[in-house]
Amino acid sequence: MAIIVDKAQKKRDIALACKELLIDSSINTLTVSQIAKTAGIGKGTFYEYFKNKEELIFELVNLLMHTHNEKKAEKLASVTSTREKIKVFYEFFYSDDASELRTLYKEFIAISLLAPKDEMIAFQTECFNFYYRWVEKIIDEGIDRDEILPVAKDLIKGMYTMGEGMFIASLATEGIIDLEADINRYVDEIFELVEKKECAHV
Amino acid sequence: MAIIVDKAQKKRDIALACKELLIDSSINTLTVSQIAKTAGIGKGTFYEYFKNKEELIFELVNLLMHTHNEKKAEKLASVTSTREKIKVFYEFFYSDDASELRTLYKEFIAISLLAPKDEMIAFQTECFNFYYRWVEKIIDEGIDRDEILPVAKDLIKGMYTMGEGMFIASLATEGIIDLEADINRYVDEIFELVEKKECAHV
DNA sequence: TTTTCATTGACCGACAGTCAGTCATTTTGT
DNA sequence: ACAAAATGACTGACTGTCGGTCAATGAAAA
Repeated sequence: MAIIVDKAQKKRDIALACKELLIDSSINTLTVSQIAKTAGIGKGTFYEYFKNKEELIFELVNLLMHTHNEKKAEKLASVTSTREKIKVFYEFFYSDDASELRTLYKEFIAISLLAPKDEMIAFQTECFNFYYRWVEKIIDEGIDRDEILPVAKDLIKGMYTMGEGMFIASLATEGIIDLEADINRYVDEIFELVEKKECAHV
Repeated sequence: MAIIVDKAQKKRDIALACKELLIDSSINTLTVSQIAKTAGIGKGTFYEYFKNKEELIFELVNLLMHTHNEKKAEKLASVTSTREKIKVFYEFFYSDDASELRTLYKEFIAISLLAPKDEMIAFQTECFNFYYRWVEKIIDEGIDRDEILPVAKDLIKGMYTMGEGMFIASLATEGIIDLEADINRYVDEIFELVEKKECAHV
């Protein structure tokens, strides 16, 4: 027959080859020719593997997120209190480890808002559910261990989305200077309220 | 001499003339020719008033937000409890009244993330601070009136950004079906924790 | 007072430049 | 010999610019 390439693998390779380029400059200032050249392929070839530029971000975020999740799971296992676990969870938004993924994720969100494609919405939904369930599990375990009050369950969705909201705000405004501090202050305050302890209220 | 037009006013007029068009289709699917035709001006004229398409969204969001804020202030005055005031505050994210502004605001966020311009960041920062202080004032008054616990102050930033986060999540994922319900559940739960009352904890 | 005309800002669309995406052709490995 | 894979020239569409036109105005001339 002829050459058979592993399409999925090559797609990953192309995406990875462009990683630095995509991190360094915004997708809408890059041209497909530039991208193809960086990946060492012809422009036409690029279109054999990707529908458009945007799909490249999609692929890369997808790829890096898997690695990120593995690291997160490890780190999460090394921490015991529910409060600390939740904090580890939010590290994505400020840790140096995740800065590359974060940069790309930002672009991905913007693209998803501007030109929502079914695949992207599906992926974002998958991520949302995945992380949401993760937080839910952490909270449930905290409740089971009598560490925190059951009411914490109703706060999960709000707490979870707070992270994304603060992240966006820190990018699009100058209202959030120290994301890490702001997130942690919030988490600490919430846990002061939901952790079981002698009643300190009036 | 010659005709002197009120540049700022004409800019507003052009923006307003394109309102429906911009609400109906995403900015990146529209062409400047289309926009100019809709506003009843030549393409060249468009560029006399706007640097590019994106600035049109900026102008329109700016415009509609002022109206929105006035309505919000009115509505806020008609409500007494701190909890209700905060809820009114979040209505922007789901009320029918604000749906047009919301649609444009979404585009505006996406543009801000994708190609941040100083003016846009400045505007977003202004908005952030304006609304943040508003919420802060509501909370402070609640504390002064002994309605809620002082710890609520440390929750403000997180609470505030939660709104934006949940809004984005509702747009980019299918994880948030009923934004109104989810926001209100969160607010209710937070207020159960911070409102002064007989201690219900263990 | 009326007419003429120079000046200027507003307006415009043709045009140049750029780029996304296509496709006919060539290359490659079996 | 063959078919998948790779390619870059090409095309159509779009953005932003620029040179030119037009209409309003006031001042000078009649």
